Amino acid sequence: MTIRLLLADDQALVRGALAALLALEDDLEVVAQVGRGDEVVEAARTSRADVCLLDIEMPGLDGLAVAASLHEAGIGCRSLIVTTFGRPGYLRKALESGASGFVVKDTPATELADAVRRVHAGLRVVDPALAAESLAGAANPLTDRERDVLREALGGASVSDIAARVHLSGGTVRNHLSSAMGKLGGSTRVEAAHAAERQGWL
Amino acid sequence: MTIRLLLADDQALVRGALAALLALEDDLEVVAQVGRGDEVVEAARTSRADVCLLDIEMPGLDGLAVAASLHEAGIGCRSLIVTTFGRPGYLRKALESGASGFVVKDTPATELADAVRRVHAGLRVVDPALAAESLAGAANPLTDRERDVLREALGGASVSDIAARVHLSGGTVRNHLSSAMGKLGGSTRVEAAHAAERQGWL
DNA sequence: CTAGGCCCATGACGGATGTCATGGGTGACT
DNA sequence: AGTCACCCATGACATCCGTCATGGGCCTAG
Repeated sequence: MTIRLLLADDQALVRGALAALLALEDDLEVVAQVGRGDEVVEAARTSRADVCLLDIEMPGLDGLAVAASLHEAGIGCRSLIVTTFGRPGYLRKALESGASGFVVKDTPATELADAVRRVHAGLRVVDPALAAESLAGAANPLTDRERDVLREALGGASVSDIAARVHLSGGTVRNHLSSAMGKLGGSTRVEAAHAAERQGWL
Repeated sequence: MTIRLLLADDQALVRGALAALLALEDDLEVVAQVGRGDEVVEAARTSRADVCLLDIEMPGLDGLAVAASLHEAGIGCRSLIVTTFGRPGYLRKALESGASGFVVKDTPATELADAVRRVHAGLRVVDPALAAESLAGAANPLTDRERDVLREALGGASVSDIAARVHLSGGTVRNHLSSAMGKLGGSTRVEAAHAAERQGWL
């Protein structure tokens, strides 16, 4: 009895390489590969996958959102997040979304197969260092609007640009930004926005 | 007679996966793996590698810089850049650094082995789409100082912060920024900095 | 030698930005 | 009913930022 896997990663090379890596294990079988987040649920259903390996950054749909969709879909398919960025906030969001595991891409290759098996067995798999960081770090202190304006501020847009995109007055945008900067401890919108992103709070 | 390969990528999982993928080919053999740029030349020498697969973003030393070092070292080791970002400027810099190939990480996995063989045979391997973009796009129009200040501006630092880090007067920093913004077509230092980064000009 | 490009710096000006005080509206919880 | 947090908005103020003009020093190409 083999474990049926689905791989979701936007980089075809990484996807293929992971497939090759996992195919070395006798009890694992890659039954589907997709490069977009919005194709995962469909593919998981038709391929009857047991475990989905999900990258976070994908076109179409966020890996974390995919995990939530899979959870809701009610297929018996568990999800394991495999991502580049070990942002504390991502872990929290992943587990809230119903993901069963969270692995960073710089963990040794030999541990991946074990992680997959543990997830399939119904256990939770979490990067220990990241878990500690996540417990230590506080929860997201930002309000919805603060997140909105910070997201727009990331690219260096001016206040009026942001205001136009969020349909707010310029003054209101500056208030939200100022408030966010107070919480995040930066002296510039962009600094604050980057700080928020590093925490996975965007 | 097999082709001896060295893999350099900071993400252990990707490194291992690529190793598994390439090990499927009979004529290829992975003889070394490193996770830092500054360990490549040493490892290439002792392992007598024929071809190095280099990621660009690595701690210690830039993949492009590694390619240059390998070229200068005079070992018979060619380098193939394997990277996430298809910035036009990266291709140019890679070829100037003496790299023999440039592959983006979202090319199909099946093509990687061929790329390696072509590089080993002394041929140049370039992503066609990227080559076209690189030919169309102009060369880096930024001066040294403009690059310096833009690099610092990326994170959203204030003018005085940048001035302190680059050991310049605040006014001079603003002049360089203004000049760069004129060339890059943004209305904010951060916009301009991001534009420059997208082109691989930083 | 001269022209041109890059570098550094200063001063000035208008507009953008960050901060603060203030006020009104909503919904949640006690 | 009252409190509190969040939302939106406005006005005012000091500072920061982007732009422009100007000038001097350095180097290279003509």
